[in-house]
Amino acid sequence: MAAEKARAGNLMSVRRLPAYLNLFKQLNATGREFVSSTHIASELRLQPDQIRKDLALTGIVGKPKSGYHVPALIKAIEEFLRWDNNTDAFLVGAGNLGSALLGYQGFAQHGLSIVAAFDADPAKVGHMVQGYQILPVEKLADLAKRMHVHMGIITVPAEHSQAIADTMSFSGINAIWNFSPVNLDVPDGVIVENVDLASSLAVLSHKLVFRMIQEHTLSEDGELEPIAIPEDNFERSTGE
Amino acid sequence: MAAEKARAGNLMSVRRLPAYLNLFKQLNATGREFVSSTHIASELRLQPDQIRKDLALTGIVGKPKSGYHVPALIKAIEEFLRWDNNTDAFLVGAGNLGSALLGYQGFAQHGLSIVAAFDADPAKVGHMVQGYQILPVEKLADLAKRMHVHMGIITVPAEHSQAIADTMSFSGINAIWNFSPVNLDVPDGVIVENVDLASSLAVLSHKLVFRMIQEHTLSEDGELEPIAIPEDNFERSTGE
DNA sequence: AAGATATTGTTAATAAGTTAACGAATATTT
DNA sequence: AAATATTCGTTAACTTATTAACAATATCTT
Repeated sequence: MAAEKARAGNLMSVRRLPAYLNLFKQLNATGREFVSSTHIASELRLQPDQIRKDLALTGIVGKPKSGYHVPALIKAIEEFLRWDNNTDAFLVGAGNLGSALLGYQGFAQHGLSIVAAFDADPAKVGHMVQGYQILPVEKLADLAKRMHVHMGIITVPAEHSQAIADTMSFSGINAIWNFSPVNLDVPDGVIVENVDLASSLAVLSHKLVFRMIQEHTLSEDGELEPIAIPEDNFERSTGE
Repeated sequence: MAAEKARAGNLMSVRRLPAYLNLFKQLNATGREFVSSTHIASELRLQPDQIRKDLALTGIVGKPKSGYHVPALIKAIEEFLRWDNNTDAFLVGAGNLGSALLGYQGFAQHGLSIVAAFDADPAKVGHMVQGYQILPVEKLADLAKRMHVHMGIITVPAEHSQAIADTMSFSGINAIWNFSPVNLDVPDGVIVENVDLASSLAVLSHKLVFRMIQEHTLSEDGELEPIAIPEDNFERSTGE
């Protein structure tokens, strides 16, 4: 069984699995039955070695000369991530981002289905958003227990996210997908995964600044000149 | 100057800077002038050592016994990330997620301002979304060059994102914030930062599965029992 | 049927990131 | 004014992740 191999400490590999799954589904759709690590590597611009190591933890084995059996890979990854049977989730915070997530159709194929949406703002309660009727957050605890929901999605403003996390933890929710820029304080046993846009933007900003420093010298007062991209420099970073 | 310290290879530190900045702004609002690494550590649940190392790359120095000067920290981080002067950006893909980003007010304080929004779908072009009039994607190249916009945000479905990235690269945009689950192929010199929700969800799913395996034994057929959270186990993972 | 070849799976080496440790410096206190 | 305690900044150990190398194996070809 694949589950036994599920050790802590290969989170980076786990993080790459969805990309593999994506590719494999595309390949499967075109009828391709076997795929080699070298082919995956060239497609996703990674090292073949890394791919073999990543795929190893799903438990499936490849055949020399042919590669890996694509349908088996798909099945194994989906099982490994439990994306084969649906997990019910509550979403709290029916603002712009919450609404976007509620409307996103792709979660179904990742084993996630949002079954109810909540908001603390009385003005929003009762209204329909993306087909969901917004419920008052006071009802969350009771509903979570009755419906046995174990996953929560937080898309509220920063100042309210800790309170929501408390409510969720108290209601039997033990996995929180947190879209607010706050380091949540949760009881032992509750898992938090953060999606931090500011963090991501910081990396982009920094890379951009770093590249500017690399390619242009600073003028005396420390200001940077805008970069003009030479038109003839339009080449792909990788061949193929 | 802080810029000289901008080396590649401390991306993890860069990733943590926004969280520091956030905290420092809160402290500044309450009138606090100095903060020690130990205090930051207890607040953000990190190691003091790591914080000193992270802050070191902004170039500011702290005073023993007092700590770091909060306004100086804020200024240094904002300069380091160029979040002090605004960067103009184009957004392509006025769907749910794109609309959420267009409506997000918080980007201004991260030095980002979305100046125009595009879509390939003629049905969406011309309509107003979050105060932006949606422009046809054909106009992107010309506008980007004329307005000297260097940053692009991609929130289109996976199948169209590569084409948008191509258009952007060709139009002088050299930093792409990519919200589609695709490994973009871009020319040398163009920077891509990905926000991959599937990846994040995979980690959450896996952590959840892993915890279930840890705390419960598998039943014979490999099915997992749902976890009942003991009510008396409601304790914070860290004190204070 | 036997050799050649492509590809896996594992083990070793390198690099990166995190955690720990410790000397130096500065307020505060007696 | 001297001693003490707190905090910085740097160096070093450790852990984790990535990259590379290599032996084993199955398929294809002649």
